[in-house]
Amino acid sequence: MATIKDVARYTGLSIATISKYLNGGNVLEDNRRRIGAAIEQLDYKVNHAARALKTNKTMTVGVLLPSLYTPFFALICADIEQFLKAHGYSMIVCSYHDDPAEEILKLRFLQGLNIDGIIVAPTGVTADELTALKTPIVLMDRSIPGLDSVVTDNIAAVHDAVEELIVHGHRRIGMIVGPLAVTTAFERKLGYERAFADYNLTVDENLIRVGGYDIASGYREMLELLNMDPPPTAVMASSHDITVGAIMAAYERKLKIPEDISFVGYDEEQITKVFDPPVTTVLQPMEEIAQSVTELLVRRMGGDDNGHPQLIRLKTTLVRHQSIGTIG
Amino acid sequence: MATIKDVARYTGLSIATISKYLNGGNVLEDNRRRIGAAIEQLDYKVNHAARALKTNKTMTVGVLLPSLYTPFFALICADIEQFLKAHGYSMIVCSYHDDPAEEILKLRFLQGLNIDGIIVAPTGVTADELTALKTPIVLMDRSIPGLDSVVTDNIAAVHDAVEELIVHGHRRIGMIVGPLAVTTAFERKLGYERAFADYNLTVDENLIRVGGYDIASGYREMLELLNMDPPPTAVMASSHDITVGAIMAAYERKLKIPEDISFVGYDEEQITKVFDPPVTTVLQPMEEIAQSVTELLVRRMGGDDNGHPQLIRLKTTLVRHQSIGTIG
DNA sequence: GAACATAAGCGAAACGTTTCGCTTTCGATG
DNA sequence: CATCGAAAGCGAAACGTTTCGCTTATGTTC
Repeated sequence: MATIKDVARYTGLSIATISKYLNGGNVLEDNRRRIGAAIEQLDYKVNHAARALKTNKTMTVGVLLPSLYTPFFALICADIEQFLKAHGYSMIVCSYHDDPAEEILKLRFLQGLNIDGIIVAPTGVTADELTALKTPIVLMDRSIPGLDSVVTDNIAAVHDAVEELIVHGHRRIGMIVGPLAVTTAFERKLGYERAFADYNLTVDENLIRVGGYDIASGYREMLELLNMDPPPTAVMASSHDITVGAIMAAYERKLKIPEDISFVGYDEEQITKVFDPPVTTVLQPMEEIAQSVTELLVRRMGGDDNGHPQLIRLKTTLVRHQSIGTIG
Repeated sequence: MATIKDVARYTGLSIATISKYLNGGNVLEDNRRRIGAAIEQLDYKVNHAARALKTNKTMTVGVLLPSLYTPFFALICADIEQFLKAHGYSMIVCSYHDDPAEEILKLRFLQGLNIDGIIVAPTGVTADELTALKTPIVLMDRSIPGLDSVVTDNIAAVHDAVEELIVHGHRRIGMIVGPLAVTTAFERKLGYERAFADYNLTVDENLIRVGGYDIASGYREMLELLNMDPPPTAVMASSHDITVGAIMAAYERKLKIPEDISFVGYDEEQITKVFDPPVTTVLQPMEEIAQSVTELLVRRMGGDDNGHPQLIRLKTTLVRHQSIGTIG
């Protein structure tokens, strides 16, 4: 493998000049060409380890997700990779398999890798544990007070979706949420309750079904809702997988949307686009989340730390289709 | 940040001894304890860049996927991470967004990162382009002659599933496959045809629907099949997303499985488990794929290259449930 | 108790960069 | 033509490890 020394020898220039060239310094046009040719000729590639050793920067960030098997995170992960690459960073991905015990272990593992920063969607880790890592960290999707976070406005998201159902005359509105210990699920439940409060309606707690964030939960809880007497006239699902499971349950019961039941999904572009008519859905701005997280982290890694943790709350979109029927 | 030098000073031992300790060499029990304590005390962490510079190994492998948004790859990716970690390797994940033009660029990018090896699920890249990278590479899911690959036996997988349908009396069997340019899709189509040939049945080409590997394709092609006159009595889907789309189409048409139509899915544990009755499914051994790929690559990175590229073909499982009805 | 084998520890060089402070080159200016 | 300043280039040290070849300590054996 050719080194900078070989390029220097080949061009007759010094190592320092080659380094200058590599890092965008001033080099005579003539030499610039010769260095370029030499690099081409020798197939020289920068040795990142040596550079990292000198600069004390690995140009790598760790991304820790609850699960790679969740479409929301998988997609966001792909976006983050793009944005990081644009800033010259590589990305090491880990998942903690929705296990808080593994979460902190993986964080320590990442930190031990001498990476420059961490992006994490936390579940059980505390602010103290995170600051103890002494590494720039930006939280994603879920916030912890005192730390940089990028989240979506879950309360407003669900509030607006439920409001949409209310103004269409619905009063018995089923809601399927994830585990309340996760802040996103808790906030989404809150959004539901706020919408009801805004319209002076009382919440029937039986209509709020708490389960996991997975397809099976969506399916199961949807069936529970449909088994009620009377069943809800509309149902709001609060995650991608819950949406998929709930729709499957509805179809299995041979219920037509929106004729037999109204429905609002979450984070589901692909599948619902396929339906005729498509399903009204809350859409989180995944690319924007990825971008915000990346830019914020890049700033922090660049040393821009004013001591004020930033909380970026992004707006969701309610994509209206024809899955909401009108009552009364 | 404490260095090995600090640990040496703290313990009164030499740098060389600390290094020996770190790499598992022989050190007096007493010193071993003192070094451990010093490391703890000083919060010493190995500097991977320095180590990589000396050893010429980054202990990192690149994983390049067609897409992170495909459950099959996302799941396998999570497994690979586990296995690599067990061998002391980290993983850098990239996706080429199903774009062959980006594929080779990402490969070069990965190689430029001085990683020790690459795992890739290729689409358009050639054997020459890959060997030109001069980096140990193992292919996953899709094989290229002359290169190490780990794939599943797609032909047998579909053959056996279709055979199952045939012995249940089905003759008009719909088949939804992905883009035939991808070897997996091509092989799955072949498996279908072989099953028919084995039973001296002629294939109705109209029943083989070629589309994308995505949910929308599954949905669309399923509707096409259902619109035929007469429609097939059974349908075989050949990927996870195709399965999801096809089932949605069936439910939308209010068809009950298996009473109205028999169905075999692919790679779908989660969703089909949710149904009552669950759907018969071809299951690829994802964890085993991840393990084989990792072990093979680790061997190659360890220098075990006998010049004979290895093709590992893993068996799929047909998970039988009650989604197949009997005809006649 | 001498001789020896083995275990444990050590010093120093080397890995491929970046960067500091210095020297050389060269054209412009008075 | 002498002087000057900016631009370009250079030499060498340093980053934190691993490892080679060596010395010293520790038992063991006759």
